[in-house]
Amino acid sequence: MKAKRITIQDIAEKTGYSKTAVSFAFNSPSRISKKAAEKILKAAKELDYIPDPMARNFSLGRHMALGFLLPQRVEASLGNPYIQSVISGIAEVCQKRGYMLTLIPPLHSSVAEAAKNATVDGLITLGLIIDKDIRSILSRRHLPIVSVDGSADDDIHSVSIDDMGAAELQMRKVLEKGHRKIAMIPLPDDAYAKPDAPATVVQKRKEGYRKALEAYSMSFDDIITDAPASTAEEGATVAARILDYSNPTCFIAMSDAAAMGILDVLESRSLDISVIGFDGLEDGLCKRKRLTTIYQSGKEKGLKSAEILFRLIDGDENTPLYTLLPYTFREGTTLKEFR
Amino acid sequence: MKAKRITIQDIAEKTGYSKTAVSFAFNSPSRISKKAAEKILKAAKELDYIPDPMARNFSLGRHMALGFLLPQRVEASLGNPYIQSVISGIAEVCQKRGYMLTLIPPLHSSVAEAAKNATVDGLITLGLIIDKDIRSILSRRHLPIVSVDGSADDDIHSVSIDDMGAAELQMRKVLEKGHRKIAMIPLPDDAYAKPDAPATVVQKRKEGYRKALEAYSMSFDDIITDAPASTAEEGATVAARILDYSNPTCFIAMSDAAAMGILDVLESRSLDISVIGFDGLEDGLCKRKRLTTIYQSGKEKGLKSAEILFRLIDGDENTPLYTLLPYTFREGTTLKEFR
DNA sequence: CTGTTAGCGCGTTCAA
DNA sequence: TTGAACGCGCTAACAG
Repeated sequence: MKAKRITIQDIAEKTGYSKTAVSFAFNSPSRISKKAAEKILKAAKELDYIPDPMARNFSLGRHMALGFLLPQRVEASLGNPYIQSVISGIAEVCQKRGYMLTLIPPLHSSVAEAAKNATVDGLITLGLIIDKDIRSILSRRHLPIVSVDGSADDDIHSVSIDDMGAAELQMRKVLEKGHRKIAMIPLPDDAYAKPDAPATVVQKRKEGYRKALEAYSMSFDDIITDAPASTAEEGATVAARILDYSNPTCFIAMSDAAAMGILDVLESRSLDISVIGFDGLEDGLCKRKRLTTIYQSGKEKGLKSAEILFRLIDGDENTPLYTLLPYTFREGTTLKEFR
Repeated sequence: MKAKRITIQDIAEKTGYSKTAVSFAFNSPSRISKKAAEKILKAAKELDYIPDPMARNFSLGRHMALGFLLPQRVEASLGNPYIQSVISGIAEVCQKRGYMLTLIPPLHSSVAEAAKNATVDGLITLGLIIDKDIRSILSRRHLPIVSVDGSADDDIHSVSIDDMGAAELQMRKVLEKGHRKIAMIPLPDDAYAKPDAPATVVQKRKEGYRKALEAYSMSFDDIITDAPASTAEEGATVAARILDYSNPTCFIAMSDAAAMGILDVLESRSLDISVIGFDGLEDGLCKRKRLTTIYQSGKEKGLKSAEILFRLIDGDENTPLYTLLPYTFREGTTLKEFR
């Protein structure tokens, strides 16, 4: 029933060579005679032997895998198209280097706990506050990490955009169009963030909004805010509630996903209210009605972060600590002039 | 510079206890005295020690990870929303069991090569023909596998829908609406498939189309076919070409992604031609114009396949070999009566 | 150049 | 509570 595993030892015995010779046959055939290599490989085939990759990696002190720490539960993380595009970018780089990409869900609702057990050569996180619990584990395990959309104000390698500037641009575009009754729907803040956390993406964007408003002698008190939203469903829910007690002329969302939900509500109520999103989803599934948005490339963030992580793994001392990627205003059909 | 790794040995020496005692302190504190456990854990904290997960897994003969073999290159695989939803389903089950999910890109353009090096406890594939190369590796490594949308005619555990029936239904709906000039855009066949392959999803669906056509005294010769497409871009390209040399009244696509591309072309040319898709993407981003489609749940396939894989890993002898999931016709606004 | 011996990596677990 | 063996492959050092 339980066919015992064939090991390097079995091949050695069967062929009369040593384990070393067998290992060489697989890894550096030039190190032994051609005849020996052939004999060994043949025996391996007959006995159905393949070197066990885990034993191999263990011996070599590596994993051949990058890890992506999911910032929230799987349902939320992987359901988010922006996160998916970041993952795609990471995976492309892994593919190029012959690595695997390991998705690591929170363990017992703890990202730190998950990091403790992750069998990977390095980690990438997204929009996550790297608190001291996680830090401690990283240092104990000598695990390099790159943070995407994370706090860029310390000693951790990070990839992000200028969220404050991007948000300021977003708000300014709205104000320039003449809108003054504005409803803003933020993203939820890092679910696992501790009080000792530095500035999050959400906070930076709010600061950008504040600056844009200030230029028009306005403040947060002059705009409508309600609960945060990250999915289309949540966006729709929040927008619907807002419309029940106020009448904004424009919605500002911190994600396209939420913006799409808002659009649905407006459509179903036949309301002609402007909407501007954030992200610029690349899926191209909704070209008919194009969302006006602030574009940033999730895939590019994934690519960059993985490249940086590989440099850290390779021990490159000159790896840049902060990487800023560009963002742009993308004109669509959903942000209209307010007469 | 190179801080040496702290090992269980260091803790043993520092505390005067044995490696065994240290191991127990972490895994079964009850096996040693309370005092010893405390002392050991305290020393571990001081020296910043954490048991190395790879060594641990190696010793325990497991990985705590499921593997997902990407059927094509990353760009194609992870760009596909259907595949993403399958991955989400798998990941949810992994999360529940405290496992990781490892995405495995083809290595040197070979899925078999990738499987050879995968450090996982079991594999899931999607729409892939498990040829004898892969089979051989699986058996050598004693790796259990579950195939989603794969060949369900052998000894491999599989999860799928009745693709022939679903396709027959799809074509019948079109015919019932009165369409007779029909353009069909298939999916590309498994890129890595060998000639010895059993029936693929594409072949099964075509057989379903054939049966539906037959009921109307028609055959494949009566419908328009061109190149296959799996993405929106490809769908648009193929549809555009078809429209250049013929004038169908309805497009049948084997995926919603391709169907969306077709819709874009029709919109840009202001053509009122029917479209029916396949998959039923759940992202809810395009509710305004709802694609008529054959719905199947990618996430459900992911959930089921992972559950089955865990049963195999657990050595459950009664794990069902074939699992069929339901599909339904989902009415939208894009399949119209042909007058 | 070809081949071997011995020890390593790091925790787990059996027998004492 | 512990010493020693184990899991499996890699590789430094050495001998012919």
